[in-house]
Amino acid sequence: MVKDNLFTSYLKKDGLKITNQRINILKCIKLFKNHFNAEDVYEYLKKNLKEVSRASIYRMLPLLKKDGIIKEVGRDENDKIIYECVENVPHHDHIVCIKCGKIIEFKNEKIEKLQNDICMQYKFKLLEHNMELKGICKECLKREKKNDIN
Amino acid sequence: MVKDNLFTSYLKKDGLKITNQRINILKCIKLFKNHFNAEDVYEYLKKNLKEVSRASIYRMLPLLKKDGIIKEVGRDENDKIIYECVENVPHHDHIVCIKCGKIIEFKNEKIEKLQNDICMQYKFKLLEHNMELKGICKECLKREKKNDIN
DNA sequence: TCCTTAATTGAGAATGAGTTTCAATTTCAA
DNA sequence: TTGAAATTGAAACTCATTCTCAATTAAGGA
Ligand SMILES: [Mn+2]
Ligand SMILES: [Mn+2]
Ligand SMILES: [Zn+2]
Ligand SMILES: [Zn+2]
Repeated sequence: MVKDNLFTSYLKKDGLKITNQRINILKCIKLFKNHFNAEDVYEYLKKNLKEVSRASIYRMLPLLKKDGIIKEVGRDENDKIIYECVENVPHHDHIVCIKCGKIIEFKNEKIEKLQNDICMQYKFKLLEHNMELKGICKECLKREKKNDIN
Repeated sequence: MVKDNLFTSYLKKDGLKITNQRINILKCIKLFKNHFNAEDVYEYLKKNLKEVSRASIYRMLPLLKKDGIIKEVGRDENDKIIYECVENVPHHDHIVCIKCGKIIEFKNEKIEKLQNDICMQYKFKLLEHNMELKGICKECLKREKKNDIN
């Protein structure tokens, strides 16, 4: 029923059946430039493409993660899992504001190099890493100062 | 009712009242050498000290985190928040083997310095960080090679 | 194209970690 | 000792995620 296209290769690779739901979820995720959660996918599909059940979305996201198409970034303030599409996106790490949830992306080659060096010392084969710097962003610091005029 | 002791300073620092429940939770956490979750605290207290309600434990852990006595390490397989006591424990990061689960602790001052530099650039107030290097440990690599004699 | 079958879907129920409520209890400063 | 204010705990609640299962659908072979 569904024609082969750019997206089906991910599904076939895992021996998954090509369904409209899965294609729509894949399309949706590729459109997100920023971080997203399961509900974001649900809302986007509801508004813009055919509706897909939450169950199918929650089933699909771990599969996409296993295939390296998306990556778990952390949790938002409502404890929802935050994902990001990492296909064709260069690796980067995150600075996260604990006040407003804002995420700054950065990459530092020196740190990446040091990480490799450390693992070499332990004869450890480094496959991936997560680095999250948590604190308070510029804007929230400014707001805090204003409110501190008690 | 409760005599001042080693533990009360944490509570007083935050203007919290010194209750037996809080003292018991503090005592318990200091006994854990490894990672723990809220349920571990509940079970330990139930068996070894006076029982404390889950509500009080769930209320206490974020306070202890805010005071830098414990640290959120991640989530376990049941999605429970994993903590570790970081008082009198020098900061370190983790190398985690995805095969056997082994954890190597390390600290690299150069990386710590670079992390600070990066946050300064963004005028971001760095409060804490998590860095986890994931891959395969020396021993597991050795075992894999042996088994690869197919 | 038509069948067969196993995978997939989705509505709704269930799960479970963590939070909140509120009456009873406790702390602690005065 | 007293009393205002904080704390406690049982139970209800929240809500992200998972599960159930009957109905639907993909896909390969006839
Ligand atoms: Mn990112
Ligand atoms: Mn550690
Ligand atoms: Zn912020
Ligand atoms: Zn290992």
